[in-house]
Amino acid sequence: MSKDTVRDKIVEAAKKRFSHFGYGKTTMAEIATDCGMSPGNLYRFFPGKLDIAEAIASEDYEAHLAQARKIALAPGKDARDRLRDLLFAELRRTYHKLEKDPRVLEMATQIGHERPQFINWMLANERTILVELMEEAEKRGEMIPPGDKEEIAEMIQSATMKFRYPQLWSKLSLAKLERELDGVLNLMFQGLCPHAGAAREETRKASHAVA
Amino acid sequence: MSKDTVRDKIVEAAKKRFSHFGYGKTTMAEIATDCGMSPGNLYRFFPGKLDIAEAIASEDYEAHLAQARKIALAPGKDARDRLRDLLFAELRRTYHKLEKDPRVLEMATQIGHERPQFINWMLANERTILVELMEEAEKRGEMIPPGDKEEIAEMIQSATMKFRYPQLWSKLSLAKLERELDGVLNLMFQGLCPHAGAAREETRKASHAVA
DNA sequence: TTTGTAAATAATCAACAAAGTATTCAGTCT
DNA sequence: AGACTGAATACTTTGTTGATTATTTACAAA
Repeated sequence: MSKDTVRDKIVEAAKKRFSHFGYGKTTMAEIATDCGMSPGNLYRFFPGKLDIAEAIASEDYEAHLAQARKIALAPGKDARDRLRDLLFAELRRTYHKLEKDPRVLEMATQIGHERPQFINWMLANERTILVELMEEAEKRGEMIPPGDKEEIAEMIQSATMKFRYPQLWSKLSLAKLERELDGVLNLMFQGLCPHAGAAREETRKASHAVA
Repeated sequence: MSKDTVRDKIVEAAKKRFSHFGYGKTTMAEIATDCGMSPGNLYRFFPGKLDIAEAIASEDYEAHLAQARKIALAPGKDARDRLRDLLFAELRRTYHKLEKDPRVLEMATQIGHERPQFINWMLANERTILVELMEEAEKRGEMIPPGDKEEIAEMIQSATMKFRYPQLWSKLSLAKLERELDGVLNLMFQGLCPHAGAAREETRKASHAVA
């Protein structure tokens, strides 16, 4: 995985320290000695400490993105189910990641606070996937909503904001969050649009069981 | 307005101080002398300082609730428009209230942080209004979504969470927030639910694929 | 008994010094 | 020149102290 370059060695060392002792409790000096170099040299590869954390986070995030894209384009499911699977996967992933250890949460809040641009980058990536999902649906001849796809993706993100960084504002259990996300999706699919009717209910349950 | 009881005198004095100097910068002693009494006596009427702030907030909030209810039940508009008006009114109200002076924001964050129950009370009140809106729609013979109304109200709140305490997490302009709220409402009303006829056909395809 | 006081307590805050740490840079080594 | 060092700098955190201030309580007045 690691390309054996100096930069990667730094990232690896930092990853170990951060996950062991937390972001705040590891010093640049420690990372440096772990790499057999002086603190100053780290700055030839990263502008600052937080950028090392960002590199770790984005490395992890890229892997997640690939998986998310797979879910969004999965064959054998209609757009509705793919969207549902995608959002559920993201909810579960972040929930478990932040639940497991407070060290990850510490890094996440740190980055979220000082690097809003990083968050925006992640959101933009996810919007891209949503757009791809819709384009794929179009290609397959499925029904898709009218209008600018990029904008629709933005609105989907707005409506599901609550489920994207769960424990950063709500302290709800995963079960409760899943129930709510399910409800919000139903709202978007059929809830306030009475004509579509009760026929959907059955398929929703079926696809959910599979996911 | 004030019922001229001691309790109300305290609230009035505190309101002046808080809005003048902020919550943090006014002391219980000051409020007490403004009322011509000793600090200790305040505690015969309120459990603590924050409870005075809560009293002020809830007094203000009750007025807002009445207005919100009027919007939710306004004659001459269908349920869709009433819901839109309601959510826009809440967005604008809180936005302007928090934008205007940092002292209100200070109190809001303070209460929100230490008294989650108060926030829950407000959310519950708003859900009640949403339910009333739907019941009114039913009474008028308008189309309303199927299912438990209380639950639907909860889901509407989930989907519009982002717009309820705007500047507590997003730092978006009011214009942007309004644009997004509009988009989310469109999503819920029609966006991901193409025509009824098409929806039926899509259902057929989906169940085929899943099986 | 009810309404209040004011002194006592405890919790929080502000100021400031002391450490500790991120970041920089002048200079060394290859 | 390019890679790196380690001491110097500047920023941030931590710890401490004294003051402020919220809250309690023992007592007094009506």
